[in-house]
Amino acid sequence: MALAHAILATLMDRPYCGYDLRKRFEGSVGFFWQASFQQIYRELKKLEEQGLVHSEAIAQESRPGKNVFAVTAEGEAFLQTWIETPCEMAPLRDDLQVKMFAGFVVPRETILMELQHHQAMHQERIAVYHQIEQNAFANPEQLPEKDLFRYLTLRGGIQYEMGWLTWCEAAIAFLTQHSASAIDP
Amino acid sequence: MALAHAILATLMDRPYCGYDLRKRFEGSVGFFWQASFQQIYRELKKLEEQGLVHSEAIAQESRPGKNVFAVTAEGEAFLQTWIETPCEMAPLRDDLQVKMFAGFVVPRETILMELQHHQAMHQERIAVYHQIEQNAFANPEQLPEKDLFRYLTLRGGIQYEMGWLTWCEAAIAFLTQHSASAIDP
DNA sequence: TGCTACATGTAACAAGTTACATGATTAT
DNA sequence: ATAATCATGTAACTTGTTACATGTAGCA
Repeated sequence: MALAHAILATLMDRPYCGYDLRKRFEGSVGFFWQASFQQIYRELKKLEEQGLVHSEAIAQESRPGKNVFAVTAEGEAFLQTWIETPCEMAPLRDDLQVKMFAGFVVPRETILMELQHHQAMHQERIAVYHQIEQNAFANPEQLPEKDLFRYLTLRGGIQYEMGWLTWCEAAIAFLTQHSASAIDP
Repeated sequence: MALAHAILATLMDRPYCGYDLRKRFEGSVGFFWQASFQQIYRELKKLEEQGLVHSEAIAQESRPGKNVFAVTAEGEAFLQTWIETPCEMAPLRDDLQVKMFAGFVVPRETILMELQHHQAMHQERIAVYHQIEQNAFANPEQLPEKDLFRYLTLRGGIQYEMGWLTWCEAAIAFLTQHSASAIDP
């Protein structure tokens, strides 16, 4: 259900056509809610049927025309109601945790390599986030209302990644220190 | 695809019937991969068709009979191959992050309450994890091979929750300190 | 009497993924 | 030439969720 809300939240910024929306779901919004453009087009159609967004066809010279979507008053109310309704923690579904759980069925070296791989990916992601932080939120104390929430969202992404990175480092250290007892084939 | 792997990983411990499998997916396994029993039954059927698990009907007195599933040699090889294949970071899809992103459309108090709600939920979850840690992994240095991976999986859950908790606390502090500039209706 | 636990499923629907399809413009 | 960008979609499939359906045993 929350893809609808993620789209509405993005359209609260300003109207977007499907193509541009999808680009936001690759970048900023996509860091905490990813969606393919097929999903976005499908959802936009549904949101329009429900009267939560409204589209306007805009013809362009030397480019395909676009349908630009904007949130209606009903859409904004719908979004507000959803935000006001308490929600549960996002459920976790993590391949790497499944791998770790069954780690005893492969040589330890295999798990160690995968941990190092993920450690590197999380480091890279954190670097990207820090870059954005420096560029857009250098002075978090003096941010206008809207940007303040964007800043906190970004901080959420950073803390999330830090959690995984800390774990990767600790798990690598642990498996390395206890490798004497490893029985590799 | 990874539900299949999560089931195989669980069945590597010992054979389970669908009902008991589902219980594991409520508790331990469910902390990093949840699945409803409808999903589990459906997937078990498919895994059996593919020859990755094998079931045995066991009649019981004064209880319904059960189908107990065990991993086949092909199933174990399949699981090993999957673990050896590097995977991407798990994609994030988090309602609370969407709410934060669009936080400016509701009074600040609304967001603060939701943050406190999530803070409490993460604290509770961490308490549960710490309890398991003390009960089952009091001496991580001297764990047998298999339990060692279970311990690291649990540590992953703890770090993950810590990441979110740290963020909740920081975001609450930030919004509280900067509430002077809030424009509540 | 009604609730929980045991045990397994079907059906319908919603959400997410992968592949296919079209067609113009602009940059290399 | 050909690749990338802009712009929108359909079709088929897999996953995940919700609701319905059935029946026994044991407990309060």
